[in-house]
Amino acid sequence: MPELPEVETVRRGLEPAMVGARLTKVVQRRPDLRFPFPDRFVERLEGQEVTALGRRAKYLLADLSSGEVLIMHLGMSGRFLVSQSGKSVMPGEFHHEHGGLGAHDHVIFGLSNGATVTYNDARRFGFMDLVPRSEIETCRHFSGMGIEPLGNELSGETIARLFAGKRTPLKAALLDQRLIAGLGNIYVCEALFRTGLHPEAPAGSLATAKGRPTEKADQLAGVIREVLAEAVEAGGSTLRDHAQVDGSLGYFQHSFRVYDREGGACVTPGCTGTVIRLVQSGRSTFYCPQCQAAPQGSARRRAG
DNA sequence: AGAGGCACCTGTTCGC
DNA sequence: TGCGAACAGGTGCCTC
Repeated sequence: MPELPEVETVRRGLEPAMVGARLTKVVQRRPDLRFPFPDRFVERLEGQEVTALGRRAKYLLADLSSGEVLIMHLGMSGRFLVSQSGKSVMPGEFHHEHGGLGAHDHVIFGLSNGATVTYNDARRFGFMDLVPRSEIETCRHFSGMGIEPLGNELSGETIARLFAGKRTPLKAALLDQRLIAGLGNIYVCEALFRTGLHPEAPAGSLATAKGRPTEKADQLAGVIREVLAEAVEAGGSTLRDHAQVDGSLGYFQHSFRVYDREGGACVTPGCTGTVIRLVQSGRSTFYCPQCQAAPQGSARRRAG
């Protein structure tokens, strides 16, 4: 469930349960998720107080009183559930009826305030790591990571600088976490639609020959902020799983204009277009061929 | 450099 | 109803 808005939704849900509480009991039920857990994972966590819970791109960062940071990534199917006194607030969801554990409950945090936080991840593409706070910026997860799309750095100016000269498709450039970190398949499709940009247009077309932002680059920066902010406000998008830590659903999926709407009518007033699905680097892209004009680049010239 | 493909996993949905 | 194929919110590593 994890693009930036879903991770931020999880962060906001976990914050009141975890910050200021001590990890009294940690259960690690397998040696690895996508990667092995770090050495002595449980020992390094138990007894520590969680002093802050932050987010960088799609990563959750729990600061510990030991000076280490617990880094958590949800992969494709990672979910957190908060329950009180060991009882799930959603019996039978992914906890069993008798308060037992589900098949994919991989890590359980027992907290000094009585809350239990369970990490569940069917596909195990998520992972956790422990890194000293002083090494966060340079650690393997964050060195080379792109700008934060809800931060001050995102602007038409920055987009032009990052994309200038690139012939890679806009869709791929926006998904590249080394440039802008936090966007995924859904919000890239939605942002391109709202900006009226074709997903196959070359990324470099958002910069002028002098490297200045085009009008579309400025628009795109605003639209990215807007769509992410709206999604966070809506509690994220719920596709296959709950989005929130109390088991409730996000509802931004009802606001999708193109994502997963192949064959549907374009929502732009007056537009007679139909949403198209195409595959770019192995992933579905949804767009309206009428609102998102075909690129003028060489690829299309060749094809046409 | 950068673009595509596959790999990592399990679960769900769709078509025959 | 069953069964295989395709697909899914991410990313890392390998080719060419």
